[in-house]
Amino acid sequence: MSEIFAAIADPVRRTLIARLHSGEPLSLSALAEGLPITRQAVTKHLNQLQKSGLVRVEWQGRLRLHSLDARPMAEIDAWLAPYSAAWDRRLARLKIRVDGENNHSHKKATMTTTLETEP
Amino acid sequence: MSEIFAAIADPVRRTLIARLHSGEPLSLSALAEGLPITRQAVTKHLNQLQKSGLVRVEWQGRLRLHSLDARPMAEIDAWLAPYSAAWDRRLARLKIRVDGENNHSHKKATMTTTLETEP
DNA sequence: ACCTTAGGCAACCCATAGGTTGCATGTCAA
DNA sequence: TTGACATGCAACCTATGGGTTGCCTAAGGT
Repeated sequence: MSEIFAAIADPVRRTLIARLHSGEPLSLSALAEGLPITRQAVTKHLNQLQKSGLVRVEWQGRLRLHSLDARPMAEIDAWLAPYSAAWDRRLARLKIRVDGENNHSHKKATMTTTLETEP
Repeated sequence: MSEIFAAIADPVRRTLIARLHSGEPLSLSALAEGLPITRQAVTKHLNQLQKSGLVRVEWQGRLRLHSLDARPMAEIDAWLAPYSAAWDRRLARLKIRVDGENNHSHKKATMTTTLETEP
């Protein structure tokens, strides 16, 4: 389902996701550390994340290790897409070039994305 | 704040947003039509959308006209960005090319996005 | 063998999100 | 002017989300 939208709606869960990103699997206590809520509450959040597919759980001894699988976020990304011209100025310009009013011919336009390492 | 995440978390609100997209401003009754909930409930949803900045309201006689301003969604888009390599295969490949292991030199890589009219 | 640490489970609490019903008000059209 | 339509407002209901406390079990380290 699209419980994915609800999954990222909570600020605690978003920080959990952030902690899981970039890094090795984290245990429950590791994840709960520093948060202003109890370990049990964190468990509930992690269970929700697991149900939504964003978190995979794997046991190692008495450690419950959590790792992030961001792929379900694709659904949100896809949902945003139709609206994205509203804030992505490059995409907006591209769109204007494509569905300009004056002619009805088939048109294409391209833009380029560059990724580079930190200096 | 980022009540924007909560704003799009509800399925009813997402359909309201979809109806407001592509089109003229819609009145409350127009928006409520067909939905399985009362007009009053729809009002509450629209008020939340307004508070989050996604919907602008303007009166015309006895009509409360609503229009979409998708720009606040940029916050969600920005939040997704760090994770997007997980589902965007093109971006993932690009990332691999940029931070490959063998050399630590400064690197750039580009990809192209094409937009075209429907055939 | 013992204590400490990691975690599960269940009961409970409270605020609020999402919904309803009922009624009042203003505007438009005939 | 009268009736129909568009909306607001307030009270109320209920489920549930997010949190807690308390206790229990299983691994590990020493």
